[in-house]
Amino acid sequence: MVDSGLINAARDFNRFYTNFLGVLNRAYLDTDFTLTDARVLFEIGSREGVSAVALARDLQLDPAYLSRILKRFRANDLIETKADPGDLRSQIIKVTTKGYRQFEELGRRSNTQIAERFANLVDGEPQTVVAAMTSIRALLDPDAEPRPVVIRGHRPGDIGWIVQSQSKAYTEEYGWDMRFEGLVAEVAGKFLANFDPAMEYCWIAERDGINVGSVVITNGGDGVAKLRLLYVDKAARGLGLGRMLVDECIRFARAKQYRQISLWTNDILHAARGIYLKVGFRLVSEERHRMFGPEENGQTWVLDL
Amino acid sequence: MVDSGLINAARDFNRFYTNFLGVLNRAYLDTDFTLTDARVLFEIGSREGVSAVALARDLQLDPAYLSRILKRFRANDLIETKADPGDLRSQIIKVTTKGYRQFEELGRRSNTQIAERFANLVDGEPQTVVAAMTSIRALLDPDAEPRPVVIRGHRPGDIGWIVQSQSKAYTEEYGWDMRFEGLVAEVAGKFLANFDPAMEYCWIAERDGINVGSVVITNGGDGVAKLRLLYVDKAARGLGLGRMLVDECIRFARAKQYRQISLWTNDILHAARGIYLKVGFRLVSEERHRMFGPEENGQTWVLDL
DNA sequence: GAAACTAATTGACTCAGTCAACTAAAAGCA
DNA sequence: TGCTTTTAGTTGACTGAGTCAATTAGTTTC
Repeated sequence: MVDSGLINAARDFNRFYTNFLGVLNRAYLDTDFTLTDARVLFEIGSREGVSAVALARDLQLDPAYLSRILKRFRANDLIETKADPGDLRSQIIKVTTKGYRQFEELGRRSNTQIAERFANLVDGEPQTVVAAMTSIRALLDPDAEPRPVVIRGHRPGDIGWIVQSQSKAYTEEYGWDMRFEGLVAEVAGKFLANFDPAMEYCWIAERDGINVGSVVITNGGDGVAKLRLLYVDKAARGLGLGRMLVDECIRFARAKQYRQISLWTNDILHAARGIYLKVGFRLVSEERHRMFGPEENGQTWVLDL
Repeated sequence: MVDSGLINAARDFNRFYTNFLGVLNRAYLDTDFTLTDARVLFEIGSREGVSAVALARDLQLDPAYLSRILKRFRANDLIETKADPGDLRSQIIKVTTKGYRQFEELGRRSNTQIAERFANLVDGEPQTVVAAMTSIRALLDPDAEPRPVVIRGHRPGDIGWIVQSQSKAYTEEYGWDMRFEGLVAEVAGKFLANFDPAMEYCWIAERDGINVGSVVITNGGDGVAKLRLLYVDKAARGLGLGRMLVDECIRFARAKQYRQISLWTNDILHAARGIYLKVGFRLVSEERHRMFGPEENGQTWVLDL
């Protein structure tokens, strides 16, 4: 039996969120769409070629009711339907150009509502909210798909994120002290201050608008690219993200005619070391140090391109 | 502007949760209560003696509709109402014994539904879900009580947060470019790398475990304390937080026998300038520069202690 | 090739929720 | 003080979102 305190808290949240969604759904008040209409159109718009049964099942709608909604949409030229050649009873539903515009308009309204709610929050809080939502969904939604990760160049604030997340993670996981954060901040700061877009780059891995990984290539001179600040957040480990980031670096370094990539790491970072080995880096030197508190094995690795 | 990835993720969650709540609310299907009825009865049952307006406001119901629901409840002997002696227009609504039994019955059904959902989860997961729910609610519920701000020393990750939040804010608000983030990261990194706990300090203002403000005192030598990186997040402005942080600095500098506090800022940062003036800083020099893109007026202020 | 099942539609209905108008008490105002 | 404006609650009149049962037509089963 599950703890009743938990259940009460969940009920409490559900009550609150019922209200909250009620407010958000006001967005449709001055359109000729009901919430149900909007849900249906959204589903059709984002899943080209669904069938009515699938819609009814996923949105938990009465088939009769849905049929009427679809009929109206068809009359208003928002959707087109044709029989599924594989099963002539079933139909393939698609939005028309007009329907797509409407779909986008509804999306815009919905976005505005949420943006308004988020606008009252401190920087970082929207990320917290979304992270919490994601974690709820991952556990309560049996068909939650893994969310896609995008890798992109850095934007304002990202360098600060790198400093923050790395120092937090490594102090927690390995007991390093604040000198580590100082080092990261200085490295990151110098990277930005002297940033040379022609030869240097910073990749940020992002999921649902939340940063989950990073890596940086800086110009070490003499045809040597320095790979720095490789990091993958705990919540996104096991997806091969570290490998993808390192691959980006190698591709970039080759394209920029570097002859070698060099990096400094600590052997305690096993996952990273595994990646470096796999892509062909070789260990060239090693030294024990206490730069961040506990004694560690600092290592220099290079990859000839 | 809030990141669109975040907004999409939130919309996604809302769509999912609309469905989820829809399923949960099936609990009332075989009772003679609608979801609205249940919400009303729940609210009356848990807040002895509410008025109809309060109910209508909190549950976002039409007063006419609510009035009819209450009438029905009264007829079914679920509630009793009497005029509020303090305001004869208003009524005090209470559940009867029968109403309370019904209230409990609905609660039980609702609990069962949630318990069923939780039953599919591994141990520890329900706790995660509830923690996530609580954190969403704390941030999105406007009626959640105002959350206290605490000012404390820095911890791992805080310096990165300073870099991130300041650079994000100033690029958005004043169009400064990434060299600003670079400068902040270097200043912050040096502060940490050479941190002298006897003469230096970093204050972080925190609300609900989330950072909302910062300031740093570093030793400039010669009896001069440098005040740096003063920042208050947008959503926490107007609480006098900036002033509190500066006061902390002054108190600290006095205690450490500094003879002067000096700081560099830009006149475009009006709120900060207002604080410096108010606590007695005086402007000693000024120069135009383009360090961060747009032309700005850099200013040096000092306060003799 | 008949029986059982599924996708979609239509007819017929109902009741949850809305809007406007009204009463009565309270609050504001000069 | 009396006048106007606002607020709490109620009622009449309505509508349209959503439900249920029955029907058609295609598909699967054995």
